[in-house]
Amino acid sequence: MPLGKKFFNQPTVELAKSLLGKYLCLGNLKGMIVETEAYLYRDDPGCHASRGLTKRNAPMFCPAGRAYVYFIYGMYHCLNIVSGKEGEGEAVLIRALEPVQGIPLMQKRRKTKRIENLCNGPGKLTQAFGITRKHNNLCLLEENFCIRSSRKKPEICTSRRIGLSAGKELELRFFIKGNRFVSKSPYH
DNA sequence: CCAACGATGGTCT
DNA sequence: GACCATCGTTGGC
Repeated sequence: MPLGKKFFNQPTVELAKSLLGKYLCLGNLKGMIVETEAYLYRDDPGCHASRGLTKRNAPMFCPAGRAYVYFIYGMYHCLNIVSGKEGEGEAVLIRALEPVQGIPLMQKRRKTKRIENLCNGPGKLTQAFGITRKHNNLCLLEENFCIRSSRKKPEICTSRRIGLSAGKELELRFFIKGNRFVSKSPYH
């Protein structure tokens, strides 16, 4: 069973932590979420919604549980899960997954056999899963595109977020301690 | 190992 | 015209 509305309606930072250890499922592909970042509507200049509604960030202002997919650096996509109250503009960036199911397809798309290099970054996991603009604004409550629960209770580490110029001092990145599929970074 | 850099195009001012 | 929630390659040690 996909996780439902109640799960996504947690406050954004709690949701970002709760997502760790859960599964992202798209068609036959499955990965365990091992790294996330929270983007908040108050006092967070790093958040795409911080300067108000635009064409790009419109999905962020929708009810929690949607996908917000944006195109970055001319070649990559990033997957977020919209969170917070409708109209606020908060989201959780999915930064890394541990591949679980559908690994051959991920290897083909990523052009590498190395499991650790399939989903250990926001641009890599969207490539491995074939996530593009087409998935923008889709609800994550469907059988073929959803979050599924697990029994895991991971130990969570916190750090600054990666790759920002504004809001870089905020400690809003969360990852599973010691997991080898977390993206490479100076804080790992 | 690692730091530096270029690719590449959509979005916003 | 500047910026960008990235990544793979290159060339140093």
